[in-house]
Amino acid sequence: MELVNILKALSDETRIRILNLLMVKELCVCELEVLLGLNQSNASRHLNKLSSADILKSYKKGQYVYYFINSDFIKKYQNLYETLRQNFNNYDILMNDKKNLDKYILSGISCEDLKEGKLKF
Amino acid sequence: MELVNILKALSDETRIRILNLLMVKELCVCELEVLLGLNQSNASRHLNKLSSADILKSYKKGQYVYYFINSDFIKKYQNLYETLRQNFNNYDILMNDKKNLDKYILSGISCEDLKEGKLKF
DNA sequence: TAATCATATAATAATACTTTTATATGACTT
DNA sequence: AAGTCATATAAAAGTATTATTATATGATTA
Repeated sequence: MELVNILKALSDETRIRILNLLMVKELCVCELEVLLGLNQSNASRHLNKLSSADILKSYKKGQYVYYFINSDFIKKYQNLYETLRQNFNNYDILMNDKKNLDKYILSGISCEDLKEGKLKF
Repeated sequence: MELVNILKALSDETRIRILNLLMVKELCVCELEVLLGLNQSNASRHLNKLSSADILKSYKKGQYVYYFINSDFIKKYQNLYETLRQNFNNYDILMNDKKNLDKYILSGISCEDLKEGKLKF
């Protein structure tokens, strides 16, 4: 049942945190690593799980891989998507992740700088 | 994260099938066993999982335990609940389960009769 | 009271999922 | 071309989930 696959893919705090950030803006793996404090392998694996459920898509830009929310998913599961988005506001950790993302965006620094710890959270 | 617990509880086809039927009407364990073709232990375990996530509640009536959807859950996760309910219409297996439930309700037979196979699906 | 029935749960086995560490790949930099 | 970097994936270990079988409990019935 497709619905069950989607619910399964969403049933993990790390993946919810990823989705929460991607609702703001597409991000590459290494940005998510730093913003969420994940190691490289885990970040990649969780992104793969979300992609396998067709919740995310990705494209390559040089050596970076950018992940973003699949617009077909948003269309097909519009209500679920909006429901989740609203519910996300109830969790401090998600709000805080978003604050950090905003900080990163406003700083104007690059992905490489971020990785070198030029911004602290 | 409470949301993750709820999504986890919902990430299983059997539990979705249970929820689908309970959206129509409260049912006891043995009714669910027959209607969904579950063995006793599994039925009980899945119901326990949904109850632990506060999605279901139950009460005892004689030797039967009736499960029903927790109205607090419906209130708190109104959008999610409605979203799921709508989505359930997309799955033949869920529609079929409902048809069988209707047949059982209309037959007017009892829970005991059901278990003795007086209705076939 | 003994037997039966509905349900829950313990114990085990079987699967599935997650994390970690190490390695591979392909792109960019020098 | 050699080195470095971002990402993916393989392998192993750890953890969680599910199914199965057997047993326990508490209620009903004979």
